[in-house]
Amino acid sequence: MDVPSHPMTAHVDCRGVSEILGRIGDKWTVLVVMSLNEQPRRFNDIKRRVGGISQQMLTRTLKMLERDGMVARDVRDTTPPQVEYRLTELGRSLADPVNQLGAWANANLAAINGNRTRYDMRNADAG
Amino acid sequence: MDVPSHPMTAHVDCRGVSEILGRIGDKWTVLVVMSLNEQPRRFNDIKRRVGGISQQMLTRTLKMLERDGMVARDVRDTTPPQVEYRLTELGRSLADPVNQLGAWANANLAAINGNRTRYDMRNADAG
DNA sequence: CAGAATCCACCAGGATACTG
DNA sequence: CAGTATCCTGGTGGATTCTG
Repeated sequence: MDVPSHPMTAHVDCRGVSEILGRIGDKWTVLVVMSLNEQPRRFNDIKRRVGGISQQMLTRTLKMLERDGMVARDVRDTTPPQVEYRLTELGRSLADPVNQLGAWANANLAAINGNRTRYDMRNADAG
Repeated sequence: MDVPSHPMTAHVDCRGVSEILGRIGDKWTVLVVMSLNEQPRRFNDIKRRVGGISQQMLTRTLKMLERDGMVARDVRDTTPPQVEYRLTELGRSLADPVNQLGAWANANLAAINGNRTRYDMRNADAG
């Protein structure tokens, strides 16, 4: 069971964090998960909710989530076809730590942005 | 300060998660933070602890963290120079949600990998 | 509606060489 | 030791076209 060459394998939870960020740390995955966490949705419904995502990326993201067993795909064979996506138990369980991160973000993003601005102002003229 | 064009701005914590993943969701940031969460460390000490990171990326990562106010840089002007990095209060506070994510990862990565394998096997021949 | 396929741009990130 | 500067590649992700 070799994790290809991920760093800090000595520290177990470090590897875990690194692994999981490699999976959900992309631009859209958590947004899709969070939209599905509210309720099952169909393709274009998700696309509308997660504004700005291309159809290509939504397809890819859903496929990866399905592959990981985070999302289930229910097809109703009508015309036009209706495909509904829903979180599995695994997918729902991810929402908890993600929301923790969201809470931290909302509590600290303003401070971080302030830090950035000050840092940039200091290094603008002073170098 | 305009957040360039991040999706789902209507849902506050969604934007927060997206924002924060844009900052810490890269390949090295959390690993550096976690290594500094144990104790303050110097440049090459971090580099050794976070195996596999290039010196270039460590430089960048530390600079971004310093810019965000997550890491403080203490320079002792000796020869050779000694530079120690430590987490700020903000940086330490990030460790909590990150560890939550790590716990989730360690609890579920095996299942996810299993799901992947099964998914790939199903779609290998069956298409 | 729910995708598949293709093309393309950008940039994260690695490698290397150089510096004070 | 603690960086900086430069070059380069692979992959992420956007846009567009086509299909059942």
